[in-house]
Amino acid sequence: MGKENRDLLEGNPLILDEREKERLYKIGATVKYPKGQIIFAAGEVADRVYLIEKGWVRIYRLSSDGREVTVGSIRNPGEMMGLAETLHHGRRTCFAGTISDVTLVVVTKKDFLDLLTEEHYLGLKVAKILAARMREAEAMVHELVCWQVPGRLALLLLKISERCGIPDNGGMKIKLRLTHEDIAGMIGTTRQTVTSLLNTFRREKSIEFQGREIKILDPKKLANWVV
Amino acid sequence: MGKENRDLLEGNPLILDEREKERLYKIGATVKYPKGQIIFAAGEVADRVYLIEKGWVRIYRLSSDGREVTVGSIRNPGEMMGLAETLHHGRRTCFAGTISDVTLVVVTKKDFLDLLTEEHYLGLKVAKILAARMREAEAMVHELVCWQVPGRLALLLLKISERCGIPDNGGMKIKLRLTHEDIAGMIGTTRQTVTSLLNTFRREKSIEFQGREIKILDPKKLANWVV
DNA sequence: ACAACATTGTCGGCCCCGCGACATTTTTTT
DNA sequence: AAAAAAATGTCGCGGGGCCGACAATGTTGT
Repeated sequence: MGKENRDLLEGNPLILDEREKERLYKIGATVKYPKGQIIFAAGEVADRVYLIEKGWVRIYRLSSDGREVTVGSIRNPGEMMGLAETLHHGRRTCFAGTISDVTLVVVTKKDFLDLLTEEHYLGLKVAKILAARMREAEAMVHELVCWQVPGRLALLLLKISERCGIPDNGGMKIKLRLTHEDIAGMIGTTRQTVTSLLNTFRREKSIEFQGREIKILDPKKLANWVV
Repeated sequence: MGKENRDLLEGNPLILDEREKERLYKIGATVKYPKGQIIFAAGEVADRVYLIEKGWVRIYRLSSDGREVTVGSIRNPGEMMGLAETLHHGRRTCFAGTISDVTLVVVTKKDFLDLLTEEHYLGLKVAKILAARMREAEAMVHELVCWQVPGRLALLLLKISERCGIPDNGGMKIKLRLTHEDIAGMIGTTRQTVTSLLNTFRREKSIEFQGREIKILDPKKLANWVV
């Protein structure tokens, strides 16, 4: 919690501050999506960017055999999305889908570029956001190449709980109701393997299930899997 | 060749144009590195950015067991490097090493940020560069997750030849003298597997060895491995 | 409340590919 | 030119985890 606040106050580059959000509110439109909805799809023209006000969004691609592969991380409230493709070429290469009810501020490409031109420091901010995500993506590549499935799963749980877990007596609860299939798509494995590994983690009491939510009980024990 | 020129002329977002380079020449220092040198290392303070004038640079991380994992792609002449970490936090998370003799323009962080403030449109350019690389990194994640080793290797060869191959009667020649170990680190596999697969590709005549350089003879046949 | 569907749990076979081992060839060093 | 080091070629073993199958449980729609 301490950490969360620090990040927010000291300019976590992934999250916009109030002043920055203010600018987007003014030129954007607020839209709500229910859980399980697609916000944009691969192939569409990338003519708008989004600020997530509430809820979580998953960025994924479709593989040739129809699996959904989460290539970016999950995007949290306060983060922007659709940046890279809107700045770059014309079309989306990935999908964005809601994994909870979501409230978004939608800004058209034109308005957004105008804003960048006008408010110079925002251009740098956007560059910083993308820079931070670059590192994340590179770290992801590194993990996929170097680690086995158990390590990747353990790390995913740790990362998610750090990002959007909430303290809950003696543990961090992950309120996202991800299916095992979702998780498999994030770490490059199969649903069955996720099921079985989660149960292994549960048996050694590093995590606990509460309904479909996962609670991290013992981050250190979990981190031992990350070899 | 046609494509290369198009990209250069029509603003390939990865490569700076002459005007942009001009600005960097003015405020930077030109430095030469021989092949096999480390330009920066993980842990160092990220207080400068680089423009590659000549030669190729590999961006990689070290895994816990000492393997070098190429997480970014290989950086070509005309591209910048060291951007993400310099913009973001203080320290490098990866290494940059030359894979040929290289000439660089080195610009300090301060001078670079000043330039961004001064020349507004460059901020957007940097954002676009990072945006393009984001997509590349995401594509990489997608490939690692979805494809088998043969597909990843075939795709790597195709991508490299597109980027820095030169036509050579009836094929594209890749002038980078990469070892099989280097290649293994780029696609997340082992040296032995690379050796054996390259020979498979050679036997089916989709590639050919010339010394340690590889020539792509039949891109289509190669692309068949990408399932 | 019941059906229809989605998600989770579990097992076994199988195969890709990581890994060690070693020979051979190429490159670098002195 | 000889010696040392690096890179390549090849083989076989073994295991991690993919895949199909099916049962059990949970969730959604009407």
